[in-house]
Order: sequence, then structure tokens, then C-alpha cells
Amino acid sequence: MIPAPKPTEDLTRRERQVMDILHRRGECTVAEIMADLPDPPTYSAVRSILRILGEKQCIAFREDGPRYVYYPAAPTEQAQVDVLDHVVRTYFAGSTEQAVTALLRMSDTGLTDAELQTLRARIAGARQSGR
Amino acid sequence: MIPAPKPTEDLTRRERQVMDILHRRGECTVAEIMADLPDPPTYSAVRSILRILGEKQCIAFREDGPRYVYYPAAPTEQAQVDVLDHVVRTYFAGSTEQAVTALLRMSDTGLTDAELQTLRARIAGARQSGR
DNA sequence: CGGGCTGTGCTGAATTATCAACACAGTTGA
DNA sequence: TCAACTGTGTTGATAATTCAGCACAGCCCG
Repeated sequence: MIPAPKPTEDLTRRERQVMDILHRRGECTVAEIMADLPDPPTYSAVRSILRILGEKQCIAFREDGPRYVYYPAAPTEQAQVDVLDHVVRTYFAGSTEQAVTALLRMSDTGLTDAELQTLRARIAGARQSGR
Repeated sequence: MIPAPKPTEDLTRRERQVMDILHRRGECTVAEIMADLPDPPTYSAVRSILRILGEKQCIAFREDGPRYVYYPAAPTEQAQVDVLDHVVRTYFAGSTEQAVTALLRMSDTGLTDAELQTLRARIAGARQSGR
């Protein structure tokens, strides 16, 4: 049996905050994580969380000269798929179309509502004909 | 001062699991939440979490005959914007384009890679000309 | 009526997360 | 060389979360 798949859902608040920082920066030292953490605890506390994340197979690290550099165990692409899948199912009733629409509308892409409408139709059309 | 804005980031594991369930179902009774919860605790435990979420202004409830029905305090649209903003910044380096692309690729819209390319170009083009 | 059932209000306990302190190793620069 | 500094390994305490038990109220149905 694999030690632990990677239950992204079963992370505590601090653990998730650290994972978010790691995904944002790609990889970082303890000091960098500490700096980005809201209401930052001590160095020891951060390392404690990192140790647990390591045990949970969520992160890995490499030695960079005198210190450790931590990074997510799963590649970013996988994490992207996982989180998007969860978001679409939880907040958009499983509708990718709605998620895309919301994403484009809230962004500064400069698309007008009319253009969004066209996009949605295009997606819907592609789905029907492409199947 | 408003009692508490709504620090979606400051939720514990169980609290977040409950909020996800509420967003998925729109509104639900304690029994429904308990049923959807992974490794479900007792009725009392669930209600305890709901009480705390109420104190944090994250949820509200109404009476439906003999029982309570809980639902998210913020409208779904607001929650969608919040979560998408967070995801784009954390997992896509702030690039909405990349997020949309990943979303469409992983979905079952039937779009081919070539069509995705076209879409991306369309978005980028709209951004430049529409500004 | 009145027993069984469902649901809530409240209280306190046990598990867990979160955190800090200490001892030690490696590096740097005077 | 040898302090001063930075970083890690480990341990244990504090704080918070998570959880369950009990008492009570309303409803349903024999």
C-alpha cells in the first residue's frame, strides 16, 4: 500500500497556509515561509509544521548549501487540476462553463458581457459537436 | 465596525468541510451535513461546529418546521469570486488565462488542444483591443 | 394519554494542532 | 582559531479544536 495518497482535504489551517505559500513561490526556505505567514509564529513553530507536512507526504525538500529548501511533493500541474476540480464541484455545481464565465468576468481581460456570451456558446457548441 | 468580515482563510479543517458541504447543497439540515462529512462524527459534534461557524458569521439558519436549515451567510456568487481569486493567485501565478486553459482542458467540453489554443488567443486578443 | 423519536441547548472532556525552548552542528569572517 | 551567526533535531507545554453526553422540548402514532 502506498504510504499516503495525499488527502489535500485533511490539512489543518496552518498546514494549508504553508502549502499555499509553497505553491505560490514554487519553493522556499523556512525564513521565507515565516515571512509570508499571516500572524507569523516562531521559526521553530514553522519547522514543526513542515515536519508534519513531510510526514504526510505533502512536501519534499532538498539541501541548498547550508539550508533546506522546501517544495510541494506533487507537481504544480497536478495541484492545479485537483483544486480546480474541487472548486468546480463545490462552488459551481460541477459546471465548468459557469466557472469559466465567472473567471473571465471577474478578471481584467477586458471582455464584454457580449463576448462572454459568445464564449459560452462556443464552449457549449464545441461540447455537443465534439463528443 | 462590522462584527467580523469573514476570514475564509481562518477556518479549521472541520469548519471548512462543513462550509464546502453547505456551498455544494445550498442549504441543509444537520443530518444531511453529518451524512456528507468524511469520517462522520456524532450529531452533537456537528452541531458544535455549526455553532462556531455561526459565531464567526460564516453561516445563517432558518427554521423549517421542527428543525433548523443552515446555509452560507455570503451569497454563492461572492464565495465564487473569493475562491477563484485565491486559486488564480495561489496556483496560477495570477494568470487568469492559464486558469481558464487548465479548466477547459481538464473538463469534458470536448475541446481539442487546437481549439484551446484558439480560445487563449481570443482571450488575449480581446484583452489588448478591449482595453 | 404516553411512550418512542427527532431535534436542540448546554456543558465538559479528550484528542489534536500549534507553538516555543533548548542543545547541537556547520559556516563565516576577523 | 574561535566567537558570532544561521540553521536544524528534538522534546515538551500551551492553546485550540473536535467531540460526546445529558437534560429538555415538541411531534407522531399507537
